[in-house]
Amino acid sequence: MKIATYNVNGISSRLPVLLRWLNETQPDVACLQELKAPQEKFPEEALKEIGYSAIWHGQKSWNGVAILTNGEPAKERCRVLPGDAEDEHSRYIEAEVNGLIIGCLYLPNGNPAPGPKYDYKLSWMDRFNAHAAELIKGGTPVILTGDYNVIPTGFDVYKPERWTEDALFRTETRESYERIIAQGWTDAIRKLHPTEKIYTFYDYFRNAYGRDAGLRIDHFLLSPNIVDRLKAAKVDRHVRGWEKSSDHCPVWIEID
DNA sequence: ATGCCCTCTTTGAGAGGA
Repeated sequence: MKIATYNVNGISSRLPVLLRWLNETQPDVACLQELKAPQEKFPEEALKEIGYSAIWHGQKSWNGVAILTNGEPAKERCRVLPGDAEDEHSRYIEAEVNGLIIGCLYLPNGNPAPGPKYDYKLSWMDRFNAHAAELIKGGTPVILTGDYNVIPTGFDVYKPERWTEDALFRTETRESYERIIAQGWTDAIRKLHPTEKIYTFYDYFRNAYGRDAGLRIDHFLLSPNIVDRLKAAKVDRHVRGWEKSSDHCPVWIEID
């Protein structure tokens, strides 16, 4: 089973690229982030025409997440991250697919840091940590994937010294991410490619893609009981070079 | 240090992204 994640940066503007990528790579499941569209503007029919069902949680202007499946719709478990009834951002949707729990997340950016946006990021991460711990306890195999907006190590960014004060790379951000990992989660890309330079995001500025000046911020975390089934983990880097591309690359894994 | 580019929106210039 092939499971992908793709921060589309606006599903309306991205629809041609999204359809081309789905047709060419045929993931069984695709988790999308940054729909930037209200619930009723989601292109359900266009996706259905190429064989994909969807569950999604839209929001006007910002955020928005979806889980696409090739065939039957995913069985939704929740569409908000538990832990804060006041939080209105559409940043998390979770479903059961083929006996797996799949969580699709768009973790807050958090810049500028420090400040209220950074505080929101850290509190969101605390809630995410708590939810991840519950999922591991539940015993069902889990995949948590999406745009984490976290650069895990200096090896995951083209020039780490430029990013030390950025919300994606600050010490507190990395420490919070490390606390999730310490629960027993496995970073699928690094498990299979421990020493390879791999990026999933390239800024639109300064020809970042052409210079390979990227960040690795889109991740797959696997619960302990599914790690042995991991067969492949890759970035569709070339998609970033397409006309009208998102600033993120699709990333995918293959599970037995 | 800042803008760069791209997306969204009360279609303007501003906010947000990372």
